[in-house]
Amino acid sequence: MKTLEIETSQIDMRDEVVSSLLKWYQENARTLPWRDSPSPYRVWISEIMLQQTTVATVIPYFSRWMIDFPDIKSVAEASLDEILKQWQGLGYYRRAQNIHKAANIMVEYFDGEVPEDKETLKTLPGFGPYTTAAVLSIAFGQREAIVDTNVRRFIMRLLGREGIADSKQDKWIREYLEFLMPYKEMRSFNQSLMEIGALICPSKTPKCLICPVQKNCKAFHLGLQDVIPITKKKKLEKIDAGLAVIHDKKKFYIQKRPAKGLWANMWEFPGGKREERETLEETVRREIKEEVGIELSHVVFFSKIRHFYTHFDVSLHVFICETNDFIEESEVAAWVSLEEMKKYPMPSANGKILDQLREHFV
DNA sequence: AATCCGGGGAG
DNA sequence: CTCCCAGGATT
Repeated sequence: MKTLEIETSQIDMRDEVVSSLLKWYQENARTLPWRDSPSPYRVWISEIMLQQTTVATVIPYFSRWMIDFPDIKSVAEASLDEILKQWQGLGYYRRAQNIHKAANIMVEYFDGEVPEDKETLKTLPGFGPYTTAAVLSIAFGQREAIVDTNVRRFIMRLLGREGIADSKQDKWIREYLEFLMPYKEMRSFNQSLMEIGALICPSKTPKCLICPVQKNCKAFHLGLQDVIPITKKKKLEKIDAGLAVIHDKKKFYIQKRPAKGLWANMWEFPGGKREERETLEETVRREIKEEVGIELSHVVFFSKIRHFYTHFDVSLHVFICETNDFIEESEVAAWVSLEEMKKYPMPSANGKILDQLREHFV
């Protein structure tokens, strides 16, 4: 795994990012039940409930829980059946059992309070790296880095780090957060990271245009916000491809594939697979130069199309392009209208593009 | 390092 | 339908 290198420019932007996040959070934080009087107990329960569970799902469970179990002592005194009944429908029921165990430990050894010491806290059932740091920072204001799925994705995009968003990334992310974190307002700062991940920088369709740290976001500047991070779950290999719809007024350039191999003798728009550290526009310009031998004068993003094959999950990033160079027609190269294109056999992913082009070029 | 553990909601 | 979500424990 790549190691983190703090560049000088990042030191300059640190204070700017931190203050932007805090200001944005102050103005945009959702009012959530656990943010009212955030006692260590309430923060703890909310963090456990929110593991792999959406905010909307948790809200009614949290409210009910706090009515029936207003403090740690009441949790410890309840039976496991009562605890599990409260948890019914939330899933991951080991979480409820861990709360029950931890509450009993807190009552027996810590005067019925949530321990404020990191080394102690992380030994309790259900307190992993994330939850431990979340409780210490949000409930006690300690300077502890939290890395959840929101923070992971947000930081990967902020620094333009490509890769799969899994826990293998956490080492360098924590290292970066150690650098980034302020020494004041840790309660708000850590929550701002998660909040911006949830509201502005979600996995799909990030709202870069209204993002408070847009000017400091490397992914945005490289146009890679839809590429970072790669998701893991699928066994399918994920491929990002840049594809050029080169047109001269209403004629479009397509080319024929070789007689052997994948999609033999089929026609398609030129383009290819994005290489590491390459923006999609760079992919298109490179591929067109390699395949067609010309330079593009205009390259404008048009649409993204996802297509599944047996072993690949391909995201086709389509660019509308123009060129001042001459492209000669041949047996394997043609300039055709959208209507004429119906006669050319094309892979099905290209068919989706045709539908969009027919809408665009009325 | 992989796998298991739930369920609801969005697209 | 698939993907995603304030992860942790176990193997």
